[in-house]
Amino acid sequence: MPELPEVYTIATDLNSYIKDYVITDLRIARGYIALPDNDTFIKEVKNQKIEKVSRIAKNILIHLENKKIIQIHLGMTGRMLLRSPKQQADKWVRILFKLENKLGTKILKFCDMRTFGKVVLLKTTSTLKNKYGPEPVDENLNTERFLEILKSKKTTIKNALLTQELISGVGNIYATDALFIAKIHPETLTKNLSYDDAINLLKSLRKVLNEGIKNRGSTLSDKMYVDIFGREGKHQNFFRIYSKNFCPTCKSKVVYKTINGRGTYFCPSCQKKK
DNA sequence: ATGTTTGTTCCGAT
DNA sequence: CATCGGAACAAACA
Repeated sequence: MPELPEVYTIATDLNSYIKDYVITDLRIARGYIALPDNDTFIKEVKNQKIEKVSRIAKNILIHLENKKIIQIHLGMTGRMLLRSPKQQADKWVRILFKLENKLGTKILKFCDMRTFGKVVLLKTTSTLKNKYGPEPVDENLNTERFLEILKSKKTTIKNALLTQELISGVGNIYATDALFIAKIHPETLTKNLSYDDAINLLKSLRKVLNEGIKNRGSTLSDKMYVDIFGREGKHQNFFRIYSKNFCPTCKSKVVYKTINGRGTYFCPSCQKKK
């Protein structure tokens, strides 16, 4: 489910609400495998204090006092839920963490319906840092570099935006809306992008991602994304063209088409292919 | 029943 | 050997 705004919301809230708690116990659901393996994971995580929670691309990183890091990728249907000790049964719980400090006890649940997500114990974040391209929200990313990265692959702009090794944090929804705002056809080959296209697209990406953050993410009709308190996001109320039938600008019928395996909405009138 | 779904990885073709 | 596109992973819903 989660793209940069959703993961940002979860990681930021976790940092505020579970920092300085100690993971006094943890349970891994039958059949679920944390990496590198469950025994190692439990041994290294148990009784560790949480120093902070951060984020790289779509990964949540829980930093422990022993300098190990829990990497959590939510895949399509992952959730992190922070509950009180005696609260409701949640669906698809894969790992349950018991957190304690002077203030009391909390339960943190990693849930994942389709299990495309993963939980990995890392020694360092360096491999992760090197794997991803810059995020559009990174102020150090300039138009020249952005365009150069996009043109380094022979593919469509839609596909390039979803390739995390090139540009990270962007997923299908925000890519779709950013291309609409920038008036770029999603099947435009990156080699055909102009400098002006790059200016508009980078600006549009920053706009939709920052709006998404401000609105605490997007929750679709399946309600799969919720924040750590189980609350829905609000950005779905501000989608430009994703899931729409008619263009908000010119009222044309929106085209829905699978591009590089992902459902894509675009306005054939406002987004001409080059 | 068939076609969808916020993501990533890996395999086969070129 | 490098690159790219698409299948596969799995579960729920319309």
